[in-house]
Amino acid sequence: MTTPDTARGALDDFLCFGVYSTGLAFNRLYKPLLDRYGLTYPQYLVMVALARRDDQTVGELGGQLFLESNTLTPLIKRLEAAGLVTRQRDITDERVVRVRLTQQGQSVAQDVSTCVPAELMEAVGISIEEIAALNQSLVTLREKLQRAA
Amino acid sequence: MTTPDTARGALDDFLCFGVYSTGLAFNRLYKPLLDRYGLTYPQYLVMVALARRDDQTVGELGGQLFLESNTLTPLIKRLEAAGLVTRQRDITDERVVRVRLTQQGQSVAQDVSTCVPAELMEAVGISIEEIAALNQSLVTLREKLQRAA
DNA sequence: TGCGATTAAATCGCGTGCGATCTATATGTA
DNA sequence: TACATATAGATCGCACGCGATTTAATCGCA
Repeated sequence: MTTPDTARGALDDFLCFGVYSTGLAFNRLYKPLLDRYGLTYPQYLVMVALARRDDQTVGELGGQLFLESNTLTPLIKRLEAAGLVTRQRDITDERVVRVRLTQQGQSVAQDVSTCVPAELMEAVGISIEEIAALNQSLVTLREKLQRAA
Repeated sequence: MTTPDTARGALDDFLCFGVYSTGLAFNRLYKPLLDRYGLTYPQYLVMVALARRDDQTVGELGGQLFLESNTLTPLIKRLEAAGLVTRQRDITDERVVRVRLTQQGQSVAQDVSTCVPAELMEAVGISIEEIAALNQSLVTLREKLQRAA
């Protein structure tokens, strides 16, 4: 009755693969929801970050998303092209680019901030407590991985 | 003493982001290790899968990695170009492509299968028990997400 | 004040992921 | 056998993620 190695789960003894494959599954779940707003998953994260605190620099957004400007700059330019944010050089420090939600962006950010989270996870079949515990373990793991790298 | 929203962790109340950002951290940890073999992380997964069971079809590999041929075909062609695998149409069903490790590929697969796993995680500061528990939670979550999608 | 060092963002190239489509082969049913 | 259907891979375009480099602005210190 042992499942053969070729079936689902052949790599499931690797924690890195658990994280990797669950990330794929999350993305596939979110995609149809975010498609309605024309957003990709990392774009959605930027919108949520700006909904919580508007007028952030590229570097500040990168600090929260763990991404560099080489990834964020083109991503934010796409949000700008979609009319959701504005990009503007800081007056006092011309090296810095400040990102702000447009009116339309605020509306979208509010929508996506509420459409996705706890209710969806409940529907998936996980309790708030399980979510919190698992997430806490992941954040702790992430910090250890960062420290090791 | 509450951490401001702009600091690290502003998105840390989302489980999806915990998975996403931990995936980034894992990739950054693995990259210098895999660079020595000229492998990317998903290429590494294919090599591990083939080390466990050689001579698999593209579809079988996709079933284990949760990827489709549109991702795997070019990836495997790069492994072939690197001399690590061979690609060959199945004689009895010409639609199927079988992937096999070359001699060099077997050597690399054996190396990477052992260089990365438990010891590294121990060095990161997590016990085998914690790894197993967290991984089990992730696999269960992944299955629920797949069912919901 | 001047000039090297630092910093923030942008640019470029490559390798994924993935939706959409295409090709080729195999299957099933009349 | 013949033809519609199904299946396995392959191809294409786009958006990340990231190493490496570049550009522009600021800082630091003599």
